This record gives sequence, C-alpha cells and structure tokens, in this order.
Amino acid sequence: MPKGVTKRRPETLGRLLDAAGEVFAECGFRGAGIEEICRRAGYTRGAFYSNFATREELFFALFDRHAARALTRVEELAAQASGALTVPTIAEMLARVHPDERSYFLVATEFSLHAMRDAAAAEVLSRRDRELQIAVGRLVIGLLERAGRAVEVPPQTLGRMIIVIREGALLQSFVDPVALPPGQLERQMFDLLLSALSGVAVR
Amino acid sequence: MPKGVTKRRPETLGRLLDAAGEVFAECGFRGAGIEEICRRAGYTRGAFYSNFATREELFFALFDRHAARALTRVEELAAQASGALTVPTIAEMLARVHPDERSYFLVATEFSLHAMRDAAAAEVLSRRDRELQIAVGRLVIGLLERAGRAVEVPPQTLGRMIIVIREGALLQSFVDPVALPPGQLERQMFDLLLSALSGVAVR
DNA sequence: GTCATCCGATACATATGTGTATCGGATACG
DNA sequence: CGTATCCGATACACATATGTATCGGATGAC
Repeated sequence: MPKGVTKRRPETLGRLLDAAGEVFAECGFRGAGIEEICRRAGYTRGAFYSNFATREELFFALFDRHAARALTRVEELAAQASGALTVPTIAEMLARVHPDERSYFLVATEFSLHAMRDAAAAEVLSRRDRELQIAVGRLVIGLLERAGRAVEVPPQTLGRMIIVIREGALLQSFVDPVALPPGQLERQMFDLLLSALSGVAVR
Repeated sequence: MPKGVTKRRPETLGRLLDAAGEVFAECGFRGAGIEEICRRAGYTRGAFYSNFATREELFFALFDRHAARALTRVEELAAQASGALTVPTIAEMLARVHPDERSYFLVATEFSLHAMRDAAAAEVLSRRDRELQIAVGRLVIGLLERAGRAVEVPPQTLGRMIIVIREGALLQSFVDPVALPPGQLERQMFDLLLSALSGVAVR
C-alpha cells in the first residue's frame, strides 16, 4: 500500500452510490444534481470529484453495482427454490421477486433511456442484460424441469421474455400502484407464458 | 373573435410541440432546454412563454397529443383489419404497429417515469392509459372473435397485457436494435399470449 | 384606414449547476 | 514520531437555463 492510501475510499464511494441511487430515482439522470447527491451522502462536491470525473461515470458505477446485485439475487433464488413445483407456483415465485423495488426500477429504466441515446451506455447495458437474461432463463428452465415440464426456447430468449413482462408490468404498476398492485399482472402473465411455452416432459 | 386574436397560435403551438417531441426524445425531460426547443421550432423563448407557463405544461400538452394519436391509430387499425384471421396473423399484425416509433416511445417512457414521481402526471397518464388499454383490448378481442376464438379476460386486462409486452420489448429493442429488432420478440410473445388466452369458440 | 389587441423578439436579472484550483487535516508507513 | 501522500472542504470562475419586463410589428374587427 502506498504511503497515504487510506481505507476511507470504499466507504465514501459506497455512500456516494447509495445517495446517487436515491437522487437519480427521484430526479432522473439530468435532474440529479451532484451537489444534492453529495449533501445526502454527507459530503461536499470535493468528495465527488476526487472519486469520479463526471456524473455519467457515477451513473455507470451505480448501474454496475445494481446489475451485479440483480444477478446475485437471481442466483440466490435458484438456490432457495424448494417444495412442490408447478407452473402456477413458479409464476407466483417469479412475480414475488422484489416487486417493490421502486427506486431500483426507476434507476434501471432511467439507464435504459440513457442507453437508447448513448452508444457507450448501450454497450454496457447490453452486456449486463445478456448475462441477466441467460441467468434468468436457466433458472426458470431448471424450475420447469423440476416441475416435469420441458421447454424448447433458448435460455436467453426465455429470460428476455420474463424480463419483458416484469419491466413492462412494473412500468404500469408504479404509475398507479393502487389500480395495479406490483406483482399481480406479472403473476398472471408468467403463468400464461410458462403454460404456453412448456409441454409436459415425456420420458 | 376578440379584436387581435390571430390564427397564428395553433400553428405556433403545433411547431413547438413537434420540436419538443424531438428534444424531449433526445435529451429527456430535465435535459430538454426550453431555448433549444424554441430554436428548433424557429422561434425564441418569447413564443414559448406566451403559450406555456412552465416546461411541465408543455410536456403535458405533448403527451396529450401523443396519447390522442395513439388512440386514433388503434381505431384505424380496427377498421383496416381484413382477410383471413388466425392467432399468428393477429400477433404479426400487433407486432407491426409502428415498431419503429423510437422518438414517441422515448417520450412516452419519459412521461411514465415522470408520472412515477409526480402525482398530477400519474393522474393524467392513468386516465389516458386506461382508455388505450380498453381500446386495444376490444380491438384484439374483436379480431380473435373473427378468428373463431373466444377470450374470457376483460378487455382492459387484455389490453394491459398487450401493452406490457410491447413496452417491455421495445425497452430492450431500442437499446440494441441489432441484437433484437423491434417487433420480433413482440410477435412471438403475442402469439404465445393469445394462444394461451383464447380457446376455440364453440357454437 | 384606423386602432385595440395579441404575439413573439429582445434584453436583463437571477439562479443553479459544473469544473478547477487550492488548502488543511487525516492517515499509514518508515 | 516524523512525513509523504491522499482525501475531502472551500472558494472562485464560468456556463447555462429560467423567468420577467418591455417593446415593436402584425392582425383582424369596426
């Protein structure tokens, strides 16, 4: 370790990312002021500029941490799954995956929009998304097999479809959570999708 | 008509909305500068402030025009539909509904995000969305009936599902249009959804 | 043709945010 | 315990956006 390299940095960085998550969720990408982020993290802008060069760099770091966590959760979910599996229970289970992640969802969607306008962000997002799609696809195929169901779609395609439903539904749910409680529509649609996609395995 | 009320106003207003559509799509809600919008419309900010009080008011007006047009398109689609109808052809048809509306999609999603943070916007969006969901649901139920298929879901729920798929899929397609051409995933998923939802009508 | 009214341009005041330069205190190593 | 290094605070310069006040030209009613 060089002379004055402290162990403060990871702590500061983490708190900045936490605060950034809040502020990006509340104000959007362009609306999130660097000053406000630092204030909530308990710093001044000095802390920010000694850790990041631009707001976009921070946004990338935040998204990266987010994506990594999402992947972890999927893997945990694969491990936890137990008990009798049927298509409806699998649908239920998928719909229950943190349906209340309002803040995360806002940031992720904000990042998607950003990626549609910015090639570099699109690159990063595509790579991360692909990982997630495959992980989700494999997870669900595994669950379906344990329920005695066979699927012919490639894992990535299945994963994509699951995510399409989840994100499309949350986009509506979070606008009017009373009319459409998060998780409800997903459950129905996952059920339909998985039924339509999977036949009973013949052995 | 009062003394000096000219007929310039609607023209100006339309051009402002067109320009706003572009700029909101490119830069997002907060990133869209009023000055830039006026510049593209061929005016200065004077024109803006004599038509709107705030940027949000403009954003609402833009969304409103957008929503009205979307509704019109659905109704046109219902009229145009002809020929032999099967579930796959209906799915194809739904997937072809302007899959390349990048700019519109960006603005609409931006508005959804805004609505998740702002109660007034949520109100407006919810009302418009409900109209659209019902219109889409009725349209598709009508098409399915003409294909000899019966559906048990309420129109609004079906419409919601169609829109969930469309928006969820476009959210991915527009990030990486090469890997996932707009319309492709929608077609597959519409097909699955409609198959799963509709039984052959018995008469 | 005259004139009241409105529309959009211009100019100014203000605010808010960004980026950079500099400084002082804390830290970990020798 | 001394000190090189780093981290975050502070202050300043600058850019950009907003909102308002004012003005001149166009318009359409009479």
